[in-house]
Parts: sequence; C-alpha cells; structure tokens
Amino acid sequence: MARKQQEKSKQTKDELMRSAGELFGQKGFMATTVAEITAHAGYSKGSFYRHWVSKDKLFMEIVENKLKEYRSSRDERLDKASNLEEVMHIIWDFLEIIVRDENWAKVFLEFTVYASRIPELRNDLSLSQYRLSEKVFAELVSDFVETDYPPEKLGAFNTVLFEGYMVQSALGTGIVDLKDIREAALTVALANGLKKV
Amino acid sequence: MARKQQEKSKQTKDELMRSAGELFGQKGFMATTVAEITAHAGYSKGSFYRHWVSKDKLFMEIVENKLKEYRSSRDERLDKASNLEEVMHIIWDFLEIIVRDENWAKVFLEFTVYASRIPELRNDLSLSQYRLSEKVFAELVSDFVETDYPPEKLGAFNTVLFEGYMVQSALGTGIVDLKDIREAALTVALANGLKKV
DNA sequence: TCAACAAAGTGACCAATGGTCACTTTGTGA
DNA sequence: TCACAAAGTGACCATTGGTCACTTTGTTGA
Repeated sequence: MARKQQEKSKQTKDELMRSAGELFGQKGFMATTVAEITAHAGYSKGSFYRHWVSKDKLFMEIVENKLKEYRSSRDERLDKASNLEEVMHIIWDFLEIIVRDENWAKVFLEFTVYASRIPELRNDLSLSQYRLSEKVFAELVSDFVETDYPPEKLGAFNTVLFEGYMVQSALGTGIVDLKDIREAALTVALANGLKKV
Repeated sequence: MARKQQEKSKQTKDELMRSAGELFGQKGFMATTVAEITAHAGYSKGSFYRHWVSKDKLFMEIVENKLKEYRSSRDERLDKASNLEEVMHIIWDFLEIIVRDENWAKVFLEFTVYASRIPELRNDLSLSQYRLSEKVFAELVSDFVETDYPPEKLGAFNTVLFEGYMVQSALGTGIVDLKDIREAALTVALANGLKKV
C-alpha cells in the first residue's frame, strides 16, 4: 500500500495550513504571500499548489475547519432550545466566539469583502457557513417565530449587526460593546418574532 | 504668469480623477490599476505620480470630494434641527445618499477594510468624514441627547448599522431594507437618548 | 525672436507576488 | 533492483504599484 506517501502528503498539507493560519491571523489575507506560507512551514512555493489551486481555496478550507467544531456544539444546543430567546442566545454565543478571535474576525471581513468582487468566491461564501446567511438563520429560528415577520429578514438584520460590529472592531475604535449589539439583536428579534402579549 | 501650465496641470488632474472615479466604481479599488486609470484618460502611467504619491491618496481625495457637497447640505439642515429625531433623520438622509450609490458603497467598504491594515491610512480614514466617526456623530447629536447615555456610543451603534448594511449590500443579498435599518437606528437613539415620559 | 529654464508628460525599468511547469528526489510494488 | 508514481523544487511568467532619466511643451527675460 502507498499509505506512507498519503500520510506524508496529508502531514505536509496540515503543516501548510497551520502555517497559513498563523500568518493570515497576524498579517491578513492579502498581506500574507504564498511564499511566506510555504517558507514558514519549511517547503518551497511549488508544493503549495499540489494541495490547493489557489490561495483563496486554502483560505476557505481553513475557515471551514475553524468553524466546523463551533457549529457542531451550536447545533447540539439548538436541538434542545425551546423558544426564540434561547435560540437567539445560542446563535449569539456562536457569533461571539468568532468575534472574540479578533485577528480572525478581521480576516473574515477582509476576505468577505474581497470575495464579493469574485463571482465564484462569492458563491462559495454564501454557501459556506461562516457567514450566517439569512437562509441558515431562517432555518434555525423559523420554528420559534410566532408572527409572520419573515425569518430571513430577522436573519439579515442579525448579520447586519454582526458584520457591522466586525467593521467597527477591525478599525479598532472599540466604543460599542458586543453586549450592546447582542442586546439590540435580541430586542429586534423578540419584538418582531413574538406575538404581543 | 505661468497660469496656463497650472491650468493644464489641474485639467489633467481632473481628467485622471474622473477616469479613476469611473473605474473604481465599476471594478473596485484593488481591481483598478493605475495604468488603466491613466490610459482611460489618455495619459501615460508616469504622469499619475506627478499628481498623487499613491493610488491610496488619489482614492482618499476622490472620496473627500464626493462627500464635500453632501456634507454641506447636511450641515445646513442640521443648523435648523431642534430635536434628536430630526437630527437622526438628517444624518440618515445623508447616509442614505452614500448607500444609494451602490457601486461606491461597495468601494467605500472595500477601501475601509483595506485601510484598516495600514496604520497611516487608518489614521487618515478616521479623520476623514466618510466614516461617520463616533466623534463627529457625538458632536452632531450631543445638544439633543437628554440622558447621560454617551453620544459616542449612539454614534458607534449608528455606524455599526450603517456599515453592516453596506456589507450586506456589497454581497448583494438585498433582504434587509435600508428603511428597516434606519428605523432601528432611530429606535435605539430615541430609546436611549431621550428621557422617558 | 530666441535662448535658457521649468514644468508636464513619457515609458522602460524595478521589485513583489500569484501561479505554472519541467525537473529532481523519494517511496512503492513486483 | 528496477520502473513507475507521487512529493517536492525553484526558475520562470504575467501583472502591478511605483521610480526615474529622458523628451516635449510652455514661460520668461533680454
């Protein structure tokens, strides 16, 4: 069996991903060069392209990995949720994890904006789960929305708050608190999603 | 007098700015090359650098120009405002003008995120007025805030909503309406900035 | 009117970077 | 041990922001 070769290949890929992950976090997506990534991991530039067709794809894969674990814990909790408020808190716990990782929040945003110009990437992004797309959000909350306020709209509003906060945080003004944002999101969700008593 | 030369120089600069303005709007900041800008205006690349030290600076100057007129009309109206609600509407009328220009809203965002990595630019940006910085906002509203809720925080929250909407709009999902966002901003401002009756 | 200078404009050139590819090294199976 | 395939390499390419020595055009004063 050619197992040893495959293992080596996988290990190389992991090393490159780890290296890229560090550098992206420190310097951002654009400012990190492919040559740096490979050199930092002890390889040559060419070997990079045995594993990914482009820097873009590597990035997407890292993000995918980064979020997989968060999502699974989120989804476990969501199964047990019994009302809109609980669901909102679970979702925002999840978003908070992302934002807390300041460097990466910044990189996410950078990549999101960058990708918005590139049709193929934009498509990938809207399918990927790091953007809490309205669709995904709508699925998560729709069981608990009591009014006919469209859940997609609630989701979109959530994303507005979340990504707006990321811009704020990327520029480092740090005046609004994530708590304020979360509160606002909750208020809007409950005000529109629940029947008035 | 060497007036003719100065005029020619100014005209060239204007032509380059117009050319750049069009191309940035169509293709974005990064994707527009200096060579394109000059070629489109009928000049050579080198002449660009007689007028600006970098593509960045050109961009900032275009933005500055773009917003100067909006601001003056805004400030006129602000002088006549007599309560928080009016001020908020004037501010959002202003922000709405920016967002309505879809291409440019996208470019603003692109540049904002890009600039956040470059200390000098980030500094310029926070001084520039296209980002409604908390400071500027605070000045605008502080006369009308009746509570001790910090006006800077109101401002920051406003910016979160505004820039969050820009991300949304850049990615082209178009589910939330600017009207919703404006309403949310108003609600928060009035709820926190006015004494309860 | 013209010589000398200054300003405007040019484009070859540079370094950096994402990506390619022909080549070398290493592992595998018979 | 040999032939083949996979992993790894680095010179090379095209593109781009920016530089600079050079050419063209306008200005000034005698």
